[in-house]
Amino acid sequence: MVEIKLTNTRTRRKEAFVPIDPADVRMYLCGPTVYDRAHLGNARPVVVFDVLYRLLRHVYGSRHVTYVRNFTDVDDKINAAALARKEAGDPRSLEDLIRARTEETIGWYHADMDALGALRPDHEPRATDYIPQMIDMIADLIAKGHAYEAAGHVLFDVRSYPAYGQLSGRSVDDMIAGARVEVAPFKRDPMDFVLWKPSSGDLPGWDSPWGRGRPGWHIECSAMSAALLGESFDIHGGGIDLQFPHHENEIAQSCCAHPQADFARVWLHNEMLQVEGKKMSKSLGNFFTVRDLLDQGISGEVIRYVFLMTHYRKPMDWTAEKVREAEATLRRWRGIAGGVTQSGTAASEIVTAIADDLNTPEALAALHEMYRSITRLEHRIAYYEDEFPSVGDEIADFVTSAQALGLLLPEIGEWLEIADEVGERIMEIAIARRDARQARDFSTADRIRAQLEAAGVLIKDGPGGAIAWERGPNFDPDKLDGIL
RNA sequence: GGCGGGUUGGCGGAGAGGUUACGCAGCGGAUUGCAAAUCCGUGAAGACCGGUUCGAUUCCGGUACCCGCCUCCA
Repeated sequence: MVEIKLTNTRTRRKEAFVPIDPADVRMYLCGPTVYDRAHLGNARPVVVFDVLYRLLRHVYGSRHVTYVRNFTDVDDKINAAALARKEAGDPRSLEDLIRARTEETIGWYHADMDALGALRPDHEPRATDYIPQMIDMIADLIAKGHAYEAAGHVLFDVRSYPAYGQLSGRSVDDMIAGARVEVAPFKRDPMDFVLWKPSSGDLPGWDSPWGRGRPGWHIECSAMSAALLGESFDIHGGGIDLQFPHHENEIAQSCCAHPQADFARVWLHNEMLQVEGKKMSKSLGNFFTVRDLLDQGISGEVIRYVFLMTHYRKPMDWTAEKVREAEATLRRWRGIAGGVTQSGTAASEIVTAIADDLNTPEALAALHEMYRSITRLEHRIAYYEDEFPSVGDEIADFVTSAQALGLLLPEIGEWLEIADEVGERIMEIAIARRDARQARDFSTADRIRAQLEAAGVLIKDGPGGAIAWERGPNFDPDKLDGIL
């Protein structure tokens, strides 16, 4: 069996991964707060974890992996978005507006992450469906002396958990020293955080032993992971910015509520995304969503490839140059993968690279080498004809290897596809051009080539009058009319 | 102030204490009516200063610079 190694934030080391139960490997990823379109930074952990999910399924079997990614649908930003609509004159109730907003955002999220070729998790729990579990957990924490009620809030008592700060490598005293937080007067310690807070009448709320209110930010993940994966599970991840306070607080809650359990054994954090060397932010004007890129004609597969070019634990810079490179590479790859339908075997170099702490750049390098060995063979076959065997098996293995990274999947290939009917039409034109070339009527041949290019079809002449073409960046089938 | 990460060839980006990463771009060649595509070949590196070592870009220490988190944030 392939040995998987992962860098565990908790121990700060790369460790061999040993599942609690190989028959049910369990992982949890902190998902989005559903108040708006997913921005590009939201997509990075989704792609990283998709690669991990595919790897685990490959190694342990697809029925032996459980992947949970939550939707946070209770949050002040959601309330604000709904309130803004109400103030803009929307007649619906605030509850309806919130529901509509979260439903809509989840739909967007699914569409955008599907476009990146990310598999849907096995469970996508919504926070609002787990309020009773959160209330139970909070009550349990109070009973165990780790939380207290004050001024209508319930707060976690960080001093009651000596290991607090271990994940992020900081002590409570250090944090207080450098803190820029406003300290609520009812807190016993400045670092105590909210488990439950009161809701006024115009905000969403649920009845609880502490009055009508809503959960704090961190408790949902503790409650949902316990409900769906158990008190101990294998992998928990998210962006490095979640390391503190979110994950630190999750650990405190879960480990105090379930002192006999491990909670998450391995913590994985991806580094942040930059855009042209700078942090993506609205104020710098370099902020954009996944949908913005898709609408610009950058396919989800290209976006995925750009992500995979950088190891997940390094900051990743999104640049136009990388997009160009990724697109050119995928065009070539899809160019040879086209007609192959047989299934292959993922190359061991690829699986080994991914298993080595998700080393996707190395996996891509191995794919480049596979590609080159195939084109080299194809070249020889084309020139010397039957002296070499078919490369069908090699291509099938290449495609299967790429699919281990979530690339070259049929469902994200539409950006290069051409409808059969249109393909026949192009073939007709290309044959006419070949005939003109063979008659040495180069002005006609060049005219046809230029017109095809204008329609976004790139002609690639092969030896001996072989015909090949590719769908270019500005493909427009309407412009094919009247070429002949 | 506290915690953490980074600095590799023109660009992107990995691994490994001693042997070509890989990709893009460039250059030379093949092929081609001409392009494109494709194929073959090829130069180029590891912030700075010390230390360990037969040997370090790779390990250790320091310096400089950059970045992230500490506040909603993937």
